[in-house]
Amino acid sequence: MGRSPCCEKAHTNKGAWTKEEDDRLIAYIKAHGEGCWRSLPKAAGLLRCGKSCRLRWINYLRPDLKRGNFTEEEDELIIKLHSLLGNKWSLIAGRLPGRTDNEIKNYWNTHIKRKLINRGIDPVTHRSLNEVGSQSDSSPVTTPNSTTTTISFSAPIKIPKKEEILGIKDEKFDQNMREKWIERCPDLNLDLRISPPYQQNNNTDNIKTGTRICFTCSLGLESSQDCNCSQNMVGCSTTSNNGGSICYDFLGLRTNGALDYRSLEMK
DNA sequence: AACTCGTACAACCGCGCTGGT
DNA sequence: TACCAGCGCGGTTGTACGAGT
Repeated sequence: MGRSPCCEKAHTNKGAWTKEEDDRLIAYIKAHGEGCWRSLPKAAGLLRCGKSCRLRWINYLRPDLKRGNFTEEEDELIIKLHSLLGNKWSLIAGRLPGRTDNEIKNYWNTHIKRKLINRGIDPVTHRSLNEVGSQSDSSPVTTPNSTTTTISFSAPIKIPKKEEILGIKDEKFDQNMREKWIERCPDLNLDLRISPPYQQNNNTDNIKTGTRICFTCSLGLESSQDCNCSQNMVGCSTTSNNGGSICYDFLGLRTNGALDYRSLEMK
């Protein structure tokens, strides 16, 4: 038995919305607010499916929508967010005030994909097109202070062996890890870099005490109007060892694209 | 002027998740 | 615990429109 349809399709309009339908929907939502989309069409006198009403409102009629072209800043933000989140359009849209997931998805498919290809970047993996196919390992990257491992969900991955991690050979451990890895890592198109807690100055204390992180600054957009840093918010450009404002590189976007996954908060 | 093709974007569809019972 | 309704998301399709021939 299949899922019952969301509405009586025989008695609903489809296709482009008319001005009158828009007006009815706007008037109804202004009077009663959003919610209960299933019953909304009938209550508003619309011959539309509830899902269709919701989509029309969210993607087109909402008063807080920012219409018009995407700015260069928005382009770059979308690219950065996509490299972290993959096709999670609603999450990306959540970081772009006034933009909808549908709008961003369309814009990605029509503009940004091509833009990245022109730059020689693969829009799926965000790696150089020259690298794609040749670089598929997840070799640990060692810095003077830490070791990080890049995990690619979108390309063939090399599952680390116990020997490589701890210097101890253990075939059973390796097989077990392979199974868990495959089970836990669906094809999400996320390039996550797992590393020890990001250590810079006193920011572990900041995390403990609940200090907020400025997402805008973390994306390197501290000059943006969306930046609303205050003194107790980390993320700004000033770095200090003696109690001044502290730079916490949220998502690690400013440096090398490394992601401290513990800081990635989903809505 | 008529036709074809490519592009942009609005809208639809199906599925998964979540909360209520 | 199982089931169901409703919602939200991501992928896909449909269509309007402009450019090129």
